[in-house]
Amino acid sequence: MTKKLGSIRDVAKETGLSIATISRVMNGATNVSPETREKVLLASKKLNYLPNPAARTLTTKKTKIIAAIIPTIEHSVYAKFIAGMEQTLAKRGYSLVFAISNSDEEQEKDAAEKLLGMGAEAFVLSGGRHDPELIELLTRRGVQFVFTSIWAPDGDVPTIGYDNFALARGAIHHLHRMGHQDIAVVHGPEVLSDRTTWRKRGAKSAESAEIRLAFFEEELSVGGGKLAAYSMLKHKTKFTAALCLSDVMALGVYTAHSENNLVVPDDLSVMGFDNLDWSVHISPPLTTIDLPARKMGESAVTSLMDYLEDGTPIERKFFDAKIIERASVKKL
Amino acid sequence: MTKKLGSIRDVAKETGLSIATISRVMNGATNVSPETREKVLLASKKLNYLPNPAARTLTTKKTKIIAAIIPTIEHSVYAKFIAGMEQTLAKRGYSLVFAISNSDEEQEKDAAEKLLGMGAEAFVLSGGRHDPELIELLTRRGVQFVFTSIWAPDGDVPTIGYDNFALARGAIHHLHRMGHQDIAVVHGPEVLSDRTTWRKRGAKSAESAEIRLAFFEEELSVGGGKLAAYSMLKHKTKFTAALCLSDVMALGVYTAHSENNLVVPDDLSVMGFDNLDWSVHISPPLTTIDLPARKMGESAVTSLMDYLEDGTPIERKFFDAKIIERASVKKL
DNA sequence: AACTATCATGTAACCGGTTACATAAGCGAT
DNA sequence: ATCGCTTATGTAACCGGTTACATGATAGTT
Repeated sequence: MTKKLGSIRDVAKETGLSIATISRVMNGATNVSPETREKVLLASKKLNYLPNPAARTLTTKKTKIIAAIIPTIEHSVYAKFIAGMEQTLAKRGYSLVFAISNSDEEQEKDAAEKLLGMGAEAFVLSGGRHDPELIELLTRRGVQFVFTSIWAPDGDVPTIGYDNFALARGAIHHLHRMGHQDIAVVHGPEVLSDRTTWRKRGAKSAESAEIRLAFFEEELSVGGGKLAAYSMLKHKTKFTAALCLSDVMALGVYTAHSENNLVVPDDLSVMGFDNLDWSVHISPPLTTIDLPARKMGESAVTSLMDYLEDGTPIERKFFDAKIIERASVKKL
Repeated sequence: MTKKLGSIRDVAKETGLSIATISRVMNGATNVSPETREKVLLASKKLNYLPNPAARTLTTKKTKIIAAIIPTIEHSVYAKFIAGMEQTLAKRGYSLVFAISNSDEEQEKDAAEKLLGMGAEAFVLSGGRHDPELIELLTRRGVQFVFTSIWAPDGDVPTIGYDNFALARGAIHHLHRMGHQDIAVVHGPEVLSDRTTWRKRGAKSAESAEIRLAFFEEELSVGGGKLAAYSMLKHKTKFTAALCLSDVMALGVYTAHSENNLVVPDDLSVMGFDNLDWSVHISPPLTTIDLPARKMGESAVTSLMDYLEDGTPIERKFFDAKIIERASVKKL
């Protein structure tokens, strides 16, 4: 089925011009006479000619491919992140290739090798914890990369993200301002992501005589949130609020409560993290933290493209994330 | 920052071998002595050598890149679909590049041109409605492609998907078996996708003296579902069930009802379409249709890889999708 | 009329691999 | 000892572009 495509030399023969001129036309060089341009374009159509990207890359050394490795795509925060990257890249003629690491450093490294072998010119990585071999590989090859979804004021690699520590700390303070003192913190496994680690630490940093926390770890899913809620209900402390470090788990807490005829927020205030699409539509609407995932994606790839084109150094970037107050948190 | 990378000739010089031998080692050819192989591998490490993908592609004419164009990624059905494709491709050393079309034929065509210019060897398209120029472009260049998420028994292009018509028809029949006769069908805009068209037609085909339908079109979102529910409530007919052609809209119907102190399924039975993750966790759990998006993705790219490697012709594939009965539909 | 700047186009080297074909060495069979 | 086969390696052409440099034509300047 694959048909033979015309090459630049075919077009040159057809038009009686040299390949250099054809190349000029295809690249929109200005010093080509209008008639010549016309003739070349016509012949190109006729011969079904499109410049071969591999040949072009071979000399220019530019692939215009940027790679992203993400832990999972089945979480709308990442979906937004990817959408932001893809659309920003597309506007400037770049393409996104990506791979899913399943939060596994080994898989991430393998994926990076494959993407590098495809010609990726720069990488967007998630979080700040990676196989040292991966970092070394990218550094050795001189491939620029950034860490996203996290914020670190220093370190060799630029981070483009939000401050998980401060956000979680802020969330606890928010609950405290609403009158809560015994707060359950529901979260997923730390091994999967250093974002979780930072969020936990941030929450922990807010502990005081007036603010007492207990941590419940379960799988990062609705089911996991449900399990955590059951543990919470059995706990000796009567919690008045739960901070879920992901909306998905908050939904599980809702479910567990409705299964037990308990009412959010009367029996328990619930706060989430992520502001997923549906969080405003469940009942009661979930108080949560809106993460600027799309913007973060846009920003990460814009920095990388600027770097690739002009060598603009990549700056660390910090995005603010706002608490969205809704009905799931009750003022005591 | 980009460092000069070693080329195959550098490695040849370093080892005193010819470039042909280096190439053989890099490609795992068998007829190389173990000592030579060792020496080459060592020198490669030392010189920081990795074969240049563009140069390789230039001669082999294989990029191992498969492209997918999807309407949106911010819908977990597509996220699953993409995840299925990516992971299946990765296992065989292929990569996925993709673009988002926003359900716009123009954008889809532009994206395809870009992806083609990147070296995509085959395409996965969503649905069966596309710019004729796009189809012509792919055909002219001899690039294989498939349509997904739909099912058509004939036509030139293989479809890999499920039968939206039959599924919607089956859903209506299911509701009828549960005793419902006045059914509202809630759906998104048809212009965005021919899946919607097929689903609407399938529902329509089930109409009879005993089964009376009314269609409510709104934006494909939770908010849209809510609006549709409000229209439904104002409608002269008292509907006992709503079939939402997407779970997302079903959630909107739930919200509208709880805002009006109406109870699902007592006041209205609700059925969805897609079986999104959270559909089992909302209350009441949503009866819906489970779409095999991940499998579909796996299957589509497997067919394409087989075609690219052995010329295996691509067969149309049909996936069954099951109704998942949960508490949101009440037997009358 | 001679000189020069400008513009359109051509020439040819080069990018970094793969691979068909050639060659040489080693070994067993006759 | 000779022949033929196998195996490891080398030679060189080729893939399809880009681009520095060369060339020739045209127009403007004095």
